[in-house]
Amino acid sequence: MEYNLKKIAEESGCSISTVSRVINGKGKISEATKERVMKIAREHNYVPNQVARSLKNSKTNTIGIIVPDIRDYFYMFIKAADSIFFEAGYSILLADSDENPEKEDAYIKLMYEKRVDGLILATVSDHHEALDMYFRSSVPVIFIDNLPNINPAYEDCVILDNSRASAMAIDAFVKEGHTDIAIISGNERETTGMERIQGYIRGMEGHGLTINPKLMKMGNFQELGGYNCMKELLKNREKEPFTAVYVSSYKMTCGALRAIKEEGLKIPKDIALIGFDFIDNTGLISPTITTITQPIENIGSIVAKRLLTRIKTGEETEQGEQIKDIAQKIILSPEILEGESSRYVKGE
Amino acid sequence: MEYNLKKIAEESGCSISTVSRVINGKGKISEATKERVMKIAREHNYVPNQVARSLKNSKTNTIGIIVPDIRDYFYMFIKAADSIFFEAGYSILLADSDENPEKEDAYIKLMYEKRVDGLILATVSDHHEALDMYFRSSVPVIFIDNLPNINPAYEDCVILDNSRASAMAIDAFVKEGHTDIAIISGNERETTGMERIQGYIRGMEGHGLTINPKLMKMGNFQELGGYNCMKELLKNREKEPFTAVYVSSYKMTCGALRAIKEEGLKIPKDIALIGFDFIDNTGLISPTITTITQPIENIGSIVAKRLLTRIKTGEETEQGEQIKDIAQKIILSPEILEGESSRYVKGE
DNA sequence: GTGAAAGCGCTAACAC
DNA sequence: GTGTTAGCGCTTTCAC
Repeated sequence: MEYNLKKIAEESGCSISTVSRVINGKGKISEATKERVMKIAREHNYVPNQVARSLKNSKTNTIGIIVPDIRDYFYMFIKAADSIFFEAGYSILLADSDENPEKEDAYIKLMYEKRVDGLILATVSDHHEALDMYFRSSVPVIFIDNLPNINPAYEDCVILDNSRASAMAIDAFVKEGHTDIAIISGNERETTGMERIQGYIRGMEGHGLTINPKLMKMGNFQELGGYNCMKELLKNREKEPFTAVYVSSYKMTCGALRAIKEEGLKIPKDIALIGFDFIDNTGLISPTITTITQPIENIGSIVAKRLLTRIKTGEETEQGEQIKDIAQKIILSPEILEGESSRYVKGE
Repeated sequence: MEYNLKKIAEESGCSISTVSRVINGKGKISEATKERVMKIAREHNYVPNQVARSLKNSKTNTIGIIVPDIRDYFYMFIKAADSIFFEAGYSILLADSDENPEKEDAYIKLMYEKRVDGLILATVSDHHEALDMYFRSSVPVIFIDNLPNINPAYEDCVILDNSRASAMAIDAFVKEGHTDIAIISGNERETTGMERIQGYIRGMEGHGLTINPKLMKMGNFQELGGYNCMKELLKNREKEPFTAVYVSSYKMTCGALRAIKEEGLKIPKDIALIGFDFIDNTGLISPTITTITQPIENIGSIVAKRLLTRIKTGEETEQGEQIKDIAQKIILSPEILEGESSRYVKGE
């Protein structure tokens, strides 16, 4: 049914390799045979089989991307990366791990079995044996968002300066006159969570402010976590007063806002807030929300380019023993979009 | 470097086929050899090569998905589909065509070359020769969002009842007392655009309202299109008055809202508005925006299930001559989320 | 229970 | 310029 090189060869009366050369435009072929072959190929709608090519070349021209949740902002990352990869002739095998370490693990294995030429991983896990197969055979892996706890030789990543992100939020609050600043942060097990907490502490200390552990709530980066943490902070507000809260992820920001609204409190009059990755496309949200943002599209294109470089280098060195010298951490600066929500409003 | 069946066979002293059987758990194998083989496989971190399997089996366990823009709401579609496909052992080859017909075309070909087992396509194009290769070899293709102009035998799709969507918007406006209702619609060349216009006309006529062509603006589904159309409507407002506008896509809704805000007009007092797929996760937008929505997560899981069925059927029939009888259009109902933006406010 | 052999569709080294 | 051949890693039929 499907035409292949062999059939074209038979029909055109030349050998398979000649047909292959014509199709790929390689080597010297007489115009006559070239045309004859092309004509037959066209007539029978020949389409090269990349699976066979991949097997032969040990190269699939496919990049694996695994993210915990395609929503929020990762899709912007993927879009930027896709555009680079398309130019370079690569396509994307995408997986949404659903914040589930087991699922993530399964995808890591699956993508290796499918022989992706490289992997981009935003992990939610703290055990990463499955990655060993990549490291062993030097299939490049680049981490985004979270940097897992692995052999530093493989710490190739493009991540945000999370500590700085938090410090920027604290700075903005302090500039307004806030001194009692709460934080709703994510899971400490993930580097994104831990670093954002560290940045908070450092930021507070940098301004000579005392840190009240009761004002530090650990969410799980989910909407509900943000909501619950905010509720708790508000409940204890008499005992542990605060005028401002920094919420360190998008989903948690949504949750926190919901909790505040539910309590009938006004931003920034009753509580000032700085969110994370909270971009308002509509311009309709009032008050405008001050937010830390990561340059996610940049991250997408930087990761994509970096991965392509790694792939090319690997091909050139043939023996990939030198990965150690190649791994590099690329750390990008966050930005802050100042809005009305972080203002300090005096009086009750 | 990489271990394969052959090496395991050599090391274990049995044949390649035996090793294959052990790895796949097929056929009768003595416990002794089974354990011997498994031990060696484990020791050397054997990972089966799916590329080779795919070549042999003519099946990649991969589904192609092409969307014009992963943003907006398609990512929700992908998430829902991914979850179904994962269960079934399929992974997703994702492409963002960037609203670009040429790029879309390239991806359609590429995915065929990579031998995806099925394709989900949200097309922006009006020529679809590239799809012929799928139809010829009966690789199932399911359309979402837009239904292209093709042989009805291949019109397999899961789409929104776009006409009904518009009619629902008109109904909501009329119920409030609006009679001068403008529409900002998308490209007429795409079925989504055309049907939403038809629904508007039908809806207006159904209420005995006269249709003023000057109040019908054609955007291109983009933010800027929505913005420009809204600007134009507002400019001619003296000559062609209207109290309400229905904007028939998410991005155009954003643009229209921006234009209204820029002119310093109030919703719904100066202009009432109904948007499309305009979901406010934050609950912070005021006034709340009335919007038509499509059940995009449903679409994702329905398409995925449907595609898996098509794939299975194709495998069973072996000869795919019966596709005609299989193609089916699944048309889903839109919903309307009523907010404040569509109210009728009397007086100037 | 196990092995030999053919073949999926392609590329590339080597011959002529 | 063109053909022959081996082989990528796997599955599966057919023998024994």
